[in-house]
Amino acid sequence: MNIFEQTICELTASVLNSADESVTWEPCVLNKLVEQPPNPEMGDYALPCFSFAKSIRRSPVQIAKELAEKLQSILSPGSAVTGIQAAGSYLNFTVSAVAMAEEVLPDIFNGSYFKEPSKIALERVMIEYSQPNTHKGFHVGHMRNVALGDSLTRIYKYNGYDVVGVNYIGDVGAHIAKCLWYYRNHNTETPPKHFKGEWLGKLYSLAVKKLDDAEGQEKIQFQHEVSQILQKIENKDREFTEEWEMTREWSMNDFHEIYEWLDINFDYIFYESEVDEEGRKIVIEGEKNGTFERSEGAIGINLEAEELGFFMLLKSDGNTLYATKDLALAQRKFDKFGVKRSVYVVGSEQTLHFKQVFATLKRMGYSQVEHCFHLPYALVTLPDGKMSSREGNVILFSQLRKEIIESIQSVHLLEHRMDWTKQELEETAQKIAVAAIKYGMLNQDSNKQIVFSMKDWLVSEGDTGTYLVYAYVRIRSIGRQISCKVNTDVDYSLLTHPNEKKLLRQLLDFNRTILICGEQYRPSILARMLYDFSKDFSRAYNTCSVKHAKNKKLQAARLLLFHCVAETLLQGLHLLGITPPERM
RNA sequence: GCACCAGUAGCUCAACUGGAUAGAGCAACUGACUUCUAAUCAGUAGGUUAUAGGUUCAAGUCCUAUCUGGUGCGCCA
Repeated sequence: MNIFEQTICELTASVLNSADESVTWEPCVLNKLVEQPPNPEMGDYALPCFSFAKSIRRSPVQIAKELAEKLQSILSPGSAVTGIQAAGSYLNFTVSAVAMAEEVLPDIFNGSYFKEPSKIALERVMIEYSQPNTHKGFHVGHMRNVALGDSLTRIYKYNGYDVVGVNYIGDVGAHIAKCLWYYRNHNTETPPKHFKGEWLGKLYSLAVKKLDDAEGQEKIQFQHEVSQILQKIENKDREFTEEWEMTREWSMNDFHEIYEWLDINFDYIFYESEVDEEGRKIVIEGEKNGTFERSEGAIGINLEAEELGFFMLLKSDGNTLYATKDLALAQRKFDKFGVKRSVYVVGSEQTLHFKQVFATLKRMGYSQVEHCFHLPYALVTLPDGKMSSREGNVILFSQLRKEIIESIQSVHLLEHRMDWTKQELEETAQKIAVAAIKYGMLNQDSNKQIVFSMKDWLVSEGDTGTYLVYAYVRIRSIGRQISCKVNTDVDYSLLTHPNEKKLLRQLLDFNRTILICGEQYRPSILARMLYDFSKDFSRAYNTCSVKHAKNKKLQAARLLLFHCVAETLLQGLHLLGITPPERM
């Protein structure tokens, strides 16, 4: 509740309570009803009167009218609330722009506004995301996960949580055996110098193809060879372990390079290979004490009571499954990291799996499971269907990155190539590309499918990440051209333009929006808000010139406002994982 | 077959979780560059919110059924 909502709710509550003593309205209850009118001319805050109708026993329209009259009569002349009007069943309040400006601009200028949410120290939250498999290419579908998880991590940190952002690398399993089988027996190429992991991904899909295409005796032979490799890796055969470690490193190098380019930092990295044994022990122990049961040679848990069927935990050959490892991983998160809340950013195709994992953990006695949350997101698909590393029909992340960079450089940065350093040109292209990619992944709700088409990602107009960083750059450019320094000793009453007021309102609501984003696990709300904010700025930029302001006083006030817009935009972009360039 | 997710302008998406006249971007059309960098702005046009019922002061939003697309459903991850 900000100062204006507080005033509105307290005033209204006092009038309501004096009119009818049978019911007491608390200001905080009223605050939950407060909305924003559909257009700014109607007012800044709206209070629907439907819920008062029951106790007052009059129509909402009548109540709104009466409340408006009474409120107007008790309004003090110097109040921040300058207007109260009834409009149908709504009560609309207008707040003066000066009061808004005085409330928010100084705090943004000195930076305290952005530290406000983190003042309350909240519980430890672990956010697990990315989870790429080694020996497979990192494709654009993986990017959606990374953008979501990273943004969520930043939002939770901003909101005051003790966040541990973690990665969980899939470095064991049959896909690796297949890849190494092909690498040893059929590969003729020498590994490239760069993107060796991507190259392994190519070998993997070739391996799958070769295995699928083989027939008769040859097929049996191939399958035997692959399973032998899998066994040798599991038995820690020295020769194969070395090869596994070497190729795993190739993939990890690829991943690290991508994360660095994207400015993604994990606090901790788990590997499937390190929870493999732990998982097996948990399951075997669980079977002994009766939590789990043996069925058709395998071990699992009957979750019929939860309507989740039978959940397999260990294969009949004694080998571990994804589920096996997830149990061990969860145990580590709870026991070693003391996690109170645990978020899994994983594709929606695994919704059932996580319901089963959580139900199993609950049966094992982990009460923390109440605070485990699977954040699902829909797939990034190709126009002709699902992307699959197995089949090799993927758009690699490196390809998207390359094409976006080339597009930015050739279409827009060409004009600067004579007067900017090579380094600035490259860094600028990189920052814009990151903005375009991350914003593109975050600006729509995570449960909506994205059909990937390269040409859509090369667009730099309209509702794009480029638009947001462009807005930021415009403001910074103003600052460079005005000789006076930004300061808060300005006449706030000069910011009277509707476009200026819209910006003030955005600034006022910024922290609350981020709080909602976190609690709802939806960075898309932030992305959308920042787009609207940038749009409001662009309008103000075209109507409220700083350079050509009528006088120095107005110039100073606008300079402060736009400076605060830039600072807020910077914070918001940062929470999406985006760092804008200073010029472009 | 069962379960989950989605269906809103020609296309891609919003709609503060049940509230006022359903909003943006792209594409189309009209207008604004000796500029605070046009990667922008102003405007026009575009809708029976998949369909049919229901719940209530109020439904794109909740309930039921149907249709369409996607994703899962015991030895993959």
